[in-house]
Amino acid sequence: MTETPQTADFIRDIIAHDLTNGVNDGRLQTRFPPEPNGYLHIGHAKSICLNFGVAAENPGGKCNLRFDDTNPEKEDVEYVDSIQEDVRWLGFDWEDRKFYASDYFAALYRFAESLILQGKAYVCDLSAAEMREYRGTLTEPGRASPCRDRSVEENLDLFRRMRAGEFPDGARVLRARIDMASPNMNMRDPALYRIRRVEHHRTGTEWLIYPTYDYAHGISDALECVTHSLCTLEFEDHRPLYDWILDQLDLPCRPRQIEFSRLSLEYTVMSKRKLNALVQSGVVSGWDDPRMPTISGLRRRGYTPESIREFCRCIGISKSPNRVEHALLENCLRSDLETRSPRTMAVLRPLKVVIDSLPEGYEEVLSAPVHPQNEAMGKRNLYFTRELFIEQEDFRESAPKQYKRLVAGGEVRLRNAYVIRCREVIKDPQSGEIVALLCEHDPATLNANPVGRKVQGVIHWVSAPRSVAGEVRLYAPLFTVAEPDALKGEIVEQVNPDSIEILTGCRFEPELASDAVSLPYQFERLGYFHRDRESTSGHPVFNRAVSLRDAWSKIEQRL
RNA sequence: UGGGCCGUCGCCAAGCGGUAAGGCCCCGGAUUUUGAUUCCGGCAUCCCCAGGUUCGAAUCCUGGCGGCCCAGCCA
Repeated sequence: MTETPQTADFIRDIIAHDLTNGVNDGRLQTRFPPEPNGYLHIGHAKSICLNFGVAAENPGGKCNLRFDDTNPEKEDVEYVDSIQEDVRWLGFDWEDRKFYASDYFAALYRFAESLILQGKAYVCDLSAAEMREYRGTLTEPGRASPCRDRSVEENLDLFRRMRAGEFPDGARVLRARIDMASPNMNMRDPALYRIRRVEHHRTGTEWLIYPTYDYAHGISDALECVTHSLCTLEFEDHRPLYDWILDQLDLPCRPRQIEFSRLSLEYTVMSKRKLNALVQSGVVSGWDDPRMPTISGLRRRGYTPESIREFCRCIGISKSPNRVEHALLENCLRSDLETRSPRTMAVLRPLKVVIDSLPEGYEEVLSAPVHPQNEAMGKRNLYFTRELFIEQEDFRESAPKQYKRLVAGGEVRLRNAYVIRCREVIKDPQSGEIVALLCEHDPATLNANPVGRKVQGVIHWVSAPRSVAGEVRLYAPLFTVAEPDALKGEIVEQVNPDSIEILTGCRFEPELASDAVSLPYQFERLGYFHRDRESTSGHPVFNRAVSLRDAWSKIEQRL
């Protein structure tokens, strides 16, 4: 797909302005700073596309990957691995600039001592509950901790002993000494370091104290000489603290934090806490369940990196609250796949058709384009045999005139093959269920229109003996309401029970048994389907990434 | 309620004092061996509301209204 250049947004405007004015010596350095405590989702893709995108658009621009691993309790290498895989898969490259906040633990510690020496930080003995009490409320100022005026010497001694492991977890914290009466809660002497006897996935047991996000983030940015530190709106209130910390310290660079609104998507949730709950409870099969808004879920579903990048381009960057329609995401996938996805035919719910104008064992090899608008993609063979399968919903004994498919006594075109006429409907004498259709074909209609009449319907089909059986998984949104975040109660109990439908006994063209096409196929007239990782050559399994646009369903609803 | 932020078509989103871009959705119509694609055409006299400034305002000012975020030793 040809990628449309990104249009301007307020962040790109600021960056362009800074660049032309020589701010930060005209350098552009961004960073994507995930916490390795979960898998990346489409909201992260927005941030990745922004940070890596803006760096790529400007000569000399660079974007670092930095793991914000300051809270070992929740973090794990499983996540650092998956994050790298996902960023790479999306098409971005951090080259040799992979960093960890934990790379800076020693430096962070020294800066903390520097803050203490300046009288800008103190060790506080208040418990978490007491601290909350002392903090005040939105409308009342907080009160000073009894430890607020400790001497520099005592603070330094205590802080060193915190590091040395002399105090139990949670016994004391290091706090910034700012303003307990600030209307901004973040400025009421925020915690900088806490004691946690937890093994860190990278530093092991070396550290017993860990820096908080507020303390570590700005310094990490400065140490990497980040120029523009882009984050989401909920950090807006933290910016004064971000700036305060940088102002107190002697750092090589001065980054600037700019906030934009996070993505929310209809019919899904984006918080890692909720996604984690879905995974842990088993209502989804894992982080890569095709219903999940995770990068790995979208990938397994059949979304392409190109389509996700295009989606991120379309939604733009702003500060307004938003909830993007699912249709936009689907449109991005469809328009990517429309031009380059190989075509094939698959029958999801087979109905047997016997062409009794043909002799037993008849087989004719027909040729069909892999892509009707792109000859360069080549041809494939179709096997026209006496027994075929068509889609159950493509036949009706009687139907309104708008119905263009096969009806009893009527004609329809088999795609890439002949026009057939249904002569007789065979039913199970017991249940009355239709078991087969007896049809005749018109030999003059291969690559030619019938003479003297118009046949307007075209349906897909597959040879009975020359097709392979397999499974298809159809998906619907994980939640039935557009805004599941507003739902009360356990998120796990709100999941749409019909969000997955497994169809067995589907029939595919023979090549689908086992080939290694990486792009999803278009199952003609049905949608785009991607081979699942559970698929085997004996048992192909396909996920429907997205259906084709369906005008008929709208017409039918109006009837 | 203190502070921060946001409010332009059903959904995103341009616009930065000169008379409402674009995409998605939706609705017509043409082409079509995918009811797909493609192609044409339609879709905000109006920018949360009310005043004001100005020859002229979505853009500036004032006052309202509505929404989101913050009281973790999470990020």
